Amino acid sequence: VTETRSTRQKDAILRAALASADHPTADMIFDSVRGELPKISLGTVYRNLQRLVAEGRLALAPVELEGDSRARFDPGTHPHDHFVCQGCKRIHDVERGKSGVSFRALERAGFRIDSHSVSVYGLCASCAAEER
Amino acid sequence: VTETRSTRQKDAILRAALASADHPTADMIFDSVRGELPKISLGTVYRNLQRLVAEGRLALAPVELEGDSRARFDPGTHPHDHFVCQGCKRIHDVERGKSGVSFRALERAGFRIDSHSVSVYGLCASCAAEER
DNA sequence: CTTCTTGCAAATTATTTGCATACAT
DNA sequence: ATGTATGCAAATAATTTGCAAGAAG
Repeated sequence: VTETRSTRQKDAILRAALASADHPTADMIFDSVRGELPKISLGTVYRNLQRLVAEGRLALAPVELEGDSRARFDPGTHPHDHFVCQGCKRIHDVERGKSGVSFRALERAGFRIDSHSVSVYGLCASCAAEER
Repeated sequence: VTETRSTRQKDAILRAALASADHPTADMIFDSVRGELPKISLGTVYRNLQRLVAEGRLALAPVELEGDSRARFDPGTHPHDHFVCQGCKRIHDVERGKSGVSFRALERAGFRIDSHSVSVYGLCASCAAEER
């Protein structure tokens, strides 16, 4: 995790990502940073977002809004889950208890759950066997 | 769910998707169908995959392989989850029991679990309230 | 000073679309 | 016959990259 250099652009991008209530896309961050740095380019935003993710300061939100394939950046880097509202298209963070996500708690909070999906990451049996 | 017309191309695409052990991308399906229909175009593959998903004959797998943002198509249209192997990059289907995914069962089967994420879809409290 | 980063523009990648022709019903 | 689907090529969208000039350590 070798840190990259700190620049005005990189700092502003991280601040914008942390400040956004939502889970912004690269171009949303581009727009919100242009006020402060009018000459910043979209390429710089993409490069710094990549670096910030590599450095563990931001995460990529593993969600896909239907018909919108842009990457979403997430200020929360601890393990947590997501609720995607199909009405307002907002992505809400969902904290995890000892026994995982509480669907009951979501419903009690007024969220209407239509479906969910779980993605598990790791090594399958044959790849785990090869790992010495 | 209004059915679209059946064509040689559409049928071959569905057959290829159902036959693939994996969760193929559009261009993988394109390649596997070219043997049978050498003149088929990639546009036709994309159009038919869209139709097949709309008709409920295929699903979009809600997974993202790091550094590969291509859409993955899934022959299984019932609710199920996914295991993404970070070694061989294969996506395995994970069936769901009464109480959700069994992480224990995965581990017993030799899968090494590094992380997981849950995405919940529905309406948030304020959107649910608006729904009359 | 030296190396990393920026801005700009051009390049890539994944996917979509317009249009004339071919095929399914 | 009629309307929808196809193949082809060009268009779009999201993201990446090469390079000369500028800023960071």
